[in-house]
Amino acid sequence: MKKNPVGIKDIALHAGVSTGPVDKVLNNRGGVSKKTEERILKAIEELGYTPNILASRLKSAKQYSIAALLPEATPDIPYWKEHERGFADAINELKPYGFQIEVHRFHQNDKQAFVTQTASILENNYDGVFMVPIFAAETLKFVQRLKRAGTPVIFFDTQLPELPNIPFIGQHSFDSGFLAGELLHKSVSPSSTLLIISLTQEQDNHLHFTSRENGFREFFKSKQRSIIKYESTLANEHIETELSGLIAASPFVEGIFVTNGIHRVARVFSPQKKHILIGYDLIEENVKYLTNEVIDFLISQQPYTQAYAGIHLFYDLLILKRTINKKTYLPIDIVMKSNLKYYNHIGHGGA
Amino acid sequence: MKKNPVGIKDIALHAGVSTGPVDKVLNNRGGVSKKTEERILKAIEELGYTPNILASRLKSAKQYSIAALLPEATPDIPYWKEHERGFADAINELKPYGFQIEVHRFHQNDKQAFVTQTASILENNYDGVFMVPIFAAETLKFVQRLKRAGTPVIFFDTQLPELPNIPFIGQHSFDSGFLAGELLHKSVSPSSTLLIISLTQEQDNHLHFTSRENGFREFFKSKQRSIIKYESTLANEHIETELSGLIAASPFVEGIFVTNGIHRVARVFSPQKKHILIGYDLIEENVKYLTNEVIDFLISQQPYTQAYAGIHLFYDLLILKRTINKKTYLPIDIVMKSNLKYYNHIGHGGA
DNA sequence: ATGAAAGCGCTAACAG
DNA sequence: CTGTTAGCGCTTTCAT
Repeated sequence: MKKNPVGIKDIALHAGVSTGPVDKVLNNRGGVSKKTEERILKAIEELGYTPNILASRLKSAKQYSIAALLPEATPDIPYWKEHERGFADAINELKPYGFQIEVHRFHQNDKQAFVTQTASILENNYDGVFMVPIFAAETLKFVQRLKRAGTPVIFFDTQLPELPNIPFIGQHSFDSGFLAGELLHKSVSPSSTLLIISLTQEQDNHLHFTSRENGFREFFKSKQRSIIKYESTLANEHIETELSGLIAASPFVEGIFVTNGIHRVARVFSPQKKHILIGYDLIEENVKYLTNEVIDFLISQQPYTQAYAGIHLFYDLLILKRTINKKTYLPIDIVMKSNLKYYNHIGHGGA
Repeated sequence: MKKNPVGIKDIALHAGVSTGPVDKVLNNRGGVSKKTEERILKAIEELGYTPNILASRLKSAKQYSIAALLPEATPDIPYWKEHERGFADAINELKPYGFQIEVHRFHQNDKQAFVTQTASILENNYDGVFMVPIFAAETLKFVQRLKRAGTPVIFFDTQLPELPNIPFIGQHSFDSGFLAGELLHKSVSPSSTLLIISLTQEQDNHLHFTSRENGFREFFKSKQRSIIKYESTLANEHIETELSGLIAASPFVEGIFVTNGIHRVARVFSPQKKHILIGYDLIEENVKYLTNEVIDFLISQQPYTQAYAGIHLFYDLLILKRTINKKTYLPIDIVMKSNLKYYNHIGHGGA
């Protein structure tokens, strides 16, 4: 009682050839005449062959090395630290299949560093590239070269409108903003005012924040609400003063949606909390304010899961030879003080 | 460049024996003299052997069959349908490792059927049992017999206080109630009253519901709130009348926490919605009311993930020979109309 | 372009 | 009780 009754030998027999050419056909290695290739293909079809990946890997012991390209984690942006654990866990889980990952980092503001890293990746001929497409033009060029080399690419965290057909894994920003809208709507009194705050820094990913805000506004399209928007690229002291003034002048504001950098907002509101605050990401400082009850809700972009699931996508692609779905949107989880422990520093799902 | 440099042959060589006894020692098959066993163990230690599960499976092609024991899905309790997909997906993903699952169902109220199923499972000598321990005494007996037979058991969905050492996968009921408390607290005005509703049926799992309620109440321990509790085991017409009366008499109630069967409550409130409703499970009827905006929040017990992660636990246990963690509590996700699509009929996490 | 054959690391049957 | 050995299904080298 064999597990997989029809093997490479069976189809070789059926096609009247030996296993050599069959393997070549199965793996597109070339060097097989048209005629025999056809016969082999037909035999595969007729006998319903499914490869045994165990045997395949046992013999070949090939290592799949994939390159990850993402921003450096800085004190400002510790968010990018979280992916590392997702990579490690996935690699470890897939250990028998010989995955390796090499992480290439660049400073989020440093276009040149990004280019340097892409060049280095190109040189090393990886089996796959898993990247955050921060710089549009440079990414375009990079992806083009990778395509020529036949190297598959998956984007994560951030999408690139210019390249809509590259598979993506991450959060649906618009939907997350819409959800924040619903949540805030339910948390404040009906006639109160809402405040949107966007504190962006130099090279921040504006597409994300804009989508979030658009989603948020979309939710209120059919509702009665006053909405104030405050945005700034300035340093903390300025913001503190301005925000304090704004709040003093806006007594009806009950809820605040922060599309980015909520810890800087929380700092201002920390002394006396009177508003419902919702923002993004389970970075340490945010978590502190969530625990303090200064922040009420956090939406996680699930960096761990992005990384973990990304590697699994490469498994699907490279080992199982599946074509992968274009877009993988992770669930938009609402994290509060009470369920924080289930999300913080923990991979998602039990698997 | 071999993947795993030290193999069974190396340690055989090192121990001055052949691979036969080594294999026996590695798999506790017995029939090895104390002396050689020691030498082998020492060699394993010294060389740092890690087994190659690919080669192992390639040769043995052993099928692992695990029995699932859970209630029947009925029109009343469609919840139990969801697990099936989780089983299927996990089995499929683990295909190379030869997992099979046989699902045994019993009616939630039918203790005799439960016993019959346990007997049938005992006869068939499965490699593992994945069960919902609904009937305490009968489960106790069953688990005892399984232990004698050396068959590992994992509980899911429901824990059994009498058997605290059996691994468990599911939701932390108390915490979920606590979370519901925080959510409701944030959604209603400070001085409003809260209503807890518990509509239990004959053989429902009261432990669950009690824990949820306890968690909910715990949240309000240090808060100022009036709380009303309504419970009933009666049929719908009675409930409708009683609830309507109760609500009419309680104008300060703004939030309602339903520990079980929220669709029956939603039905009553459907004509005119004035309260914030929070309850459990993404079953079809609940989802309908969530979409309608009659229900505001649903907490999912993640039946899909329970099943999926459960099978993976057996993989850890049987294939990787890991000892598994005692308790696996799934994240407590808050589902609203806006993020429903990320949870409904979809497994959790991207993996 | 094709066939034959030697293993990958482990299991299990069998001989000693 | 221990050693030998024939494969599991596939990849890959080497002749042909």
